[in-house]
Amino acid sequence: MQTAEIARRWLSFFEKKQHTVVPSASLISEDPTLLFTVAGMVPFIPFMSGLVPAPYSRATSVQKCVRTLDIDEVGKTTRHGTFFQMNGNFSFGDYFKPEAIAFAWEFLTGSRESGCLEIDPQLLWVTVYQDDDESIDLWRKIADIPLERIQRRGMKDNYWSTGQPGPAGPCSEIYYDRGPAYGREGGPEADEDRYIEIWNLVFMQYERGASLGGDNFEILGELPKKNIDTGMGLERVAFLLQGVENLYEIDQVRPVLDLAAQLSGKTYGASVEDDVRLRVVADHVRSALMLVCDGVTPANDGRGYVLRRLMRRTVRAMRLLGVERNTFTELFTTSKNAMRDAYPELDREFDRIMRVALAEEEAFLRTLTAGTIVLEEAVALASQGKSKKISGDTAFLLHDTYGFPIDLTLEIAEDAGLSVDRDGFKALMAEQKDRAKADAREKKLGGTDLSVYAAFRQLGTTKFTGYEELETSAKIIGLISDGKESKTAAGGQVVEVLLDQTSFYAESGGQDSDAGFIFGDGFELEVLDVQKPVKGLVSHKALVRKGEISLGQNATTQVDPEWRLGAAQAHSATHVVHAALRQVLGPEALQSGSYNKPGYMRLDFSWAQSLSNETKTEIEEISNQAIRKNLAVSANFMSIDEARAFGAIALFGETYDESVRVIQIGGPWSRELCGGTHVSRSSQIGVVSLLGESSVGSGSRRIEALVGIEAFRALAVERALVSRLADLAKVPRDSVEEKFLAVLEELKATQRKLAAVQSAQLSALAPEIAASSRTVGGYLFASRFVGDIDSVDTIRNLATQVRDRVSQTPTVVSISGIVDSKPMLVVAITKPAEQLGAHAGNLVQLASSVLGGGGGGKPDIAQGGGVDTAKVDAAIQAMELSLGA
RNA sequence: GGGGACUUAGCUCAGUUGGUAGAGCACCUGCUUUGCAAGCAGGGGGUCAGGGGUUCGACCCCCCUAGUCUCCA
Repeated sequence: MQTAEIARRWLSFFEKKQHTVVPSASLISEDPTLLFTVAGMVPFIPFMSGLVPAPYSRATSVQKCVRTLDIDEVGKTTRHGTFFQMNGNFSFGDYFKPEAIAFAWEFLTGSRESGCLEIDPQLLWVTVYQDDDESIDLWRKIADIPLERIQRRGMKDNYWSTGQPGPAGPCSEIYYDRGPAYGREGGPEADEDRYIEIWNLVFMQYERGASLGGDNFEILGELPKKNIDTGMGLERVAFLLQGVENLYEIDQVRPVLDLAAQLSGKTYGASVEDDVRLRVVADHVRSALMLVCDGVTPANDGRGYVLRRLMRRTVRAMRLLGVERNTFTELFTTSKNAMRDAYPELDREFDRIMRVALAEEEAFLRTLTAGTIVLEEAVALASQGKSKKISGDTAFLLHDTYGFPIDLTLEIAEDAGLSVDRDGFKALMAEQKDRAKADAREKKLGGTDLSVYAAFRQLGTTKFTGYEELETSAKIIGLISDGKESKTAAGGQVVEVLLDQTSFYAESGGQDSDAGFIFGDGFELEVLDVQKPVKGLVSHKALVRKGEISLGQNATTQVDPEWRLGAAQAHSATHVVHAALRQVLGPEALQSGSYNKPGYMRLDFSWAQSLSNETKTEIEEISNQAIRKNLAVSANFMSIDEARAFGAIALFGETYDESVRVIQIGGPWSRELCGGTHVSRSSQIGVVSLLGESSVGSGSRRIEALVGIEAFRALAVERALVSRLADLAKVPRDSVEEKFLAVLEELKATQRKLAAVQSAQLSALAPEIAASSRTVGGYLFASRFVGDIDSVDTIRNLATQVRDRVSQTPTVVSISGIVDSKPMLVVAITKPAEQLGAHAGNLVQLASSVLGGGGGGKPDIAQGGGVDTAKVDAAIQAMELSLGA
């Protein structure tokens, strides 16, 4: 049975059991503490924990997941994949154990005609938590499973919790027996390779407390609402039903494995090592494909780094298989074709996916080339050495600094007949991991506790009236002070205010929160910040300026109209600049984040190169043209599918509700999903003035601009600057640049001329100085103090010129002068003098120590200096004495 | 978030306990030739990423900032 068919049967089975079918959430988890959606239940966590009321009592989904914790196990076992799909059915305070067990049993063993899987019941085993007799009874009663195929297991295996205080409960797992060929008899307790876990049923019924060490924790009591969370591993069931050996051989993965084998000329099944590599390619390509499709791009940290690692490991595995040329085009196309049935968006997004993939393949190729050069040097060095061994340091340097994979190092070293100090490498690797972990521990912030909001969220959502009006009558439904519920707040206190409705815009979608006041009978609050701590609930952080407030009072929210106008200008400007950017650069330039507040906007977008000045000017011009055209700005609510068909830009990493708001500027010119506040016509933006553009990491750029009156003021400041420059240069404004260039040119020419004149003057001195040499000891000594001079270079030039004139005689030349009011000295000696034992460096050291400084150089020429200008004569005498001795 | 490396002429890069910044290619001029990366001679071009510090003196050592590459979390 095809994988997509199992998924379809799953959803329709549970739909018939009154479950709401929920589409798979993005791999980019909404929960900021999670890198990815790592399990099927992740999108339902807020409902499970009671933070947000569940919109349905029963739900089912086929959730795409990425988990890379066991990345090194990929390809080696039958069941570790970095990408997998989890089929889940969920109950939020609705049905519990009997129904969950009955549904699972029916879906697994029911007939195929009725839409089930028709697995032989004899092959199924179950495990339950050791004390959970209730579940054992249910399995006996519902499924008639003999007691010998039901095993009790401890907390480690069959008790679910998040590791934190919160919901917890026993679970029951269903295993599939692959038969005696795969291992020992005796159920999952005996052999988890023969007995494969296919389904985990979690019975969330208790509230757990803090950890008691190890896997133990205290049970605080029963949950008010019991939940069911189950997950059936789609890939595992698929490989069992398709009669293949592991999840890399199922219909959604195998084509890539076969292609990799074909490209490398290897036969799958011929070599254990090559088989692992082929499976790694098959697994990683699929994960990378799905991640890019959901909007992840390769980067040096976070999600992007996980993606980069998957892609680079793919290239590495292909290299180890003997393929050096680029293969991403074929690999990704094949993977897409294998997955398109389940994920039609892959076809829609494929152009973009390929651009991202190919750019990363090229980038890694450059890295590999650079690393190969370093490695070849290391190999050459080690070949000459005695131990024929590449040190752990070198291997680690290649890996850590040059990104050259360790197994390629091993392979190449082996080919050259060298060994590699693997233990040394591992030790350095462990050190690096410890460093990063120690840091993570240090920085770890106490997870923000949102439970205080849960009670308020149960009462309903905060209605936002700010699209229509700036002032709204509301009722105070909650006060939170220092993270705790409160009944009142007095003057001078900062308090969080929860209202039934509000005209204040909470920070979201990149737009800063509104500023303003909340008034009421005898009180006045200044709003400092507005946030949505929980979806649907708005919290106003405010300072009580006058009077005191208490729960249940009426209040009027009053947004500062100036602030709101500025915010609307900035947010509309962000859309305008985004549209201009895409018009100039093409649709690849997609916004990846933004921030705007009155007077200022910032837009991060995916783009590899820096923008030229011309491009920036063009973007600015198009933006301001759009403003000038006085385009109409409209906001409409529609379904997400309608919006997509409409061509509206949805941003990755943002989550949207069923009904979305589409902002249009000039009709199709700019269409984006957005919840922000906007002006009603583009001309109200006023002016957009780009501040500049910069990098925020590989493949991502940031553009910043001033908006409205702020933009005008900044331009006025620059205009004033140009005026001052024109006044100073005494030229018309439009000639300032020309004048500036001319002055620079002239300055340079003058400096050059001065240097030439000075050096000519000094050169003229050279014959005279050469002629003035006196006999000191066995040498001729030519010395001159030249007074104030521009630089030590000039002194050195003179010294070498003098030396050139007397190169046949054993002469010591000493030229001294004052540079920056410090005495400087150069000593140059001829070859004959050097042969007699004189050493310029030693002489300079001697002399400059007298000057209160130091110096040195080579035997034939050296320079030095000091601080005491009065001691120049004494320094020269010291040299003479030393030469005479 | 924590490490490592790199940034030198238009381009690709050298620069060795801190002592006059170089090469190849490109460019300009002249000669020679006018055949596929032509030869010869000469020449221009550098705030050694930016800022601070140590030193008589910093491309070099130390600190900060920016950019690029890379590993780990």
